[in-house]
Amino acid sequence: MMIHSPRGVEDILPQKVLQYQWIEKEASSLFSLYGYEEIRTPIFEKTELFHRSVGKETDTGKQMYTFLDKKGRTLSLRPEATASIVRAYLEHNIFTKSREWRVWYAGPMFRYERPQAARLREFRQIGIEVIGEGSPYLDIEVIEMALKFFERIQLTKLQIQLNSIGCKRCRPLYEKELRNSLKKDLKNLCPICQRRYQSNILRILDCKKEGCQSITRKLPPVENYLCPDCQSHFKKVKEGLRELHISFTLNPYLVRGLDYYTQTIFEIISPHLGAQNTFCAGGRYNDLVEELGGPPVPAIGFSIGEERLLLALRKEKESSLPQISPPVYIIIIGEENYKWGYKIANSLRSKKIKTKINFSFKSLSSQLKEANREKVQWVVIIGQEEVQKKKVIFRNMDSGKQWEVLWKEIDKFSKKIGS
RNA sequence: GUGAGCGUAGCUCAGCUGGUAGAGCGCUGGACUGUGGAUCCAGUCGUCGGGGGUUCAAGUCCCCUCGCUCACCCCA
Repeated sequence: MMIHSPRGVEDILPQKVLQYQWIEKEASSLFSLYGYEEIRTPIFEKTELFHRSVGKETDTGKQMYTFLDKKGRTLSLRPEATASIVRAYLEHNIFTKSREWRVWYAGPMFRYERPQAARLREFRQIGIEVIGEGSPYLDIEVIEMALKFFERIQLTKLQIQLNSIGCKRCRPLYEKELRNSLKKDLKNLCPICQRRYQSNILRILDCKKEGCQSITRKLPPVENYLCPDCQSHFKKVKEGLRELHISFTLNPYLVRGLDYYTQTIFEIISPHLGAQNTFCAGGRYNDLVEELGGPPVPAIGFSIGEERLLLALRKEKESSLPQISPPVYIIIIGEENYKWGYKIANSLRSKKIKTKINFSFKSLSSQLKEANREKVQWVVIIGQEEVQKKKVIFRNMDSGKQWEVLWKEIDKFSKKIGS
């Protein structure tokens, strides 16, 4: 029986590797313009770290790949990067060296979930975190930077959903209000929401079921319950975005899944993605650093699902994604001439021209067929006659035109190929 | 974790109410022995996802299992 890759994980074949490299490179160059440096944290951490950050009872907490190492330590593959980055921030005492820390990352994350469209067990995220600054103007800059990134890679169809879920002072008041208002309608909510009423009451707000929505739409929005600080923070964020002509949708029912969020939260969604339409999400987490044993400093971040982003990009404009460029293809007729092919290949490579030799020594016809199948543009033909006359044939596969080129003039001719 | 749909050739799929597998594309070769893509000809193509059961007979019916896909839950 053939061994298959495990469920929910997949190979990224060369054509797609190129696409991942491209978006990561674009992210790197843009984020560095905003003062972010790259950080690389471990793929696994002590399970406890995620329990304390993501929340033990959230599904993300339950969906971790957790295992024991040989010494019996409980470790988990990271389900997201924020916890690791805060851990690193504290472990290296960054707060004693600088007031604000800006980092970006890209890499694989793992969650044990049932795979579906745009959702895998191993998936990649690109993200940023800023620790140490609580200004609403930073929130604006962070959102603006995310949009600039999507603009750079030419993703145009997207929508920003924005909300504020308050802080540890005002959110409990709102949750209490929800609990009171929903009490009488509890039996009319779907079974899942009845469970949420106990576990995570905010999540009832973004239930997709009609029945639940007709009840929740009558509830007062969070905004009414924000404390003065959170209210003024949110107001500045909204005004700042408008000043930058960034259009966003205020969504009072937007709630994030991870426990640690406070104040500003946002999601960016794409119409191309089906049920899993959020490809970028983030927000403030002003209490997390302190909860993980550090000083009470605010923070903000977002992350982008690379698979989802690429999926949306492919739907939108496949042609704007980078393609593998075909090599110049060297066909040698007759095994005895192989060393001349080798010599010519290396002289092209020294000019930075990608070159591949066909070592099959099959008939010219079948080697041309192979070249055609690989969609190459230029073929070099070397046979007995060429070796004797110290020349080669360059054949353009699109036009069918051929040039006889002397060996000493190959460098000159190679400029034609480069263009 | 829940639900639905689907697993037949390398790929896309056909195979009616059971009678021991087919098409197109691809691939290889030839027509064209040093010139690819078009056309024609020939050839290659299968443990019918796996296991068990019913039956004289199972790709087809039943059960189990694995996998894929989508949705729910949740999330990037």
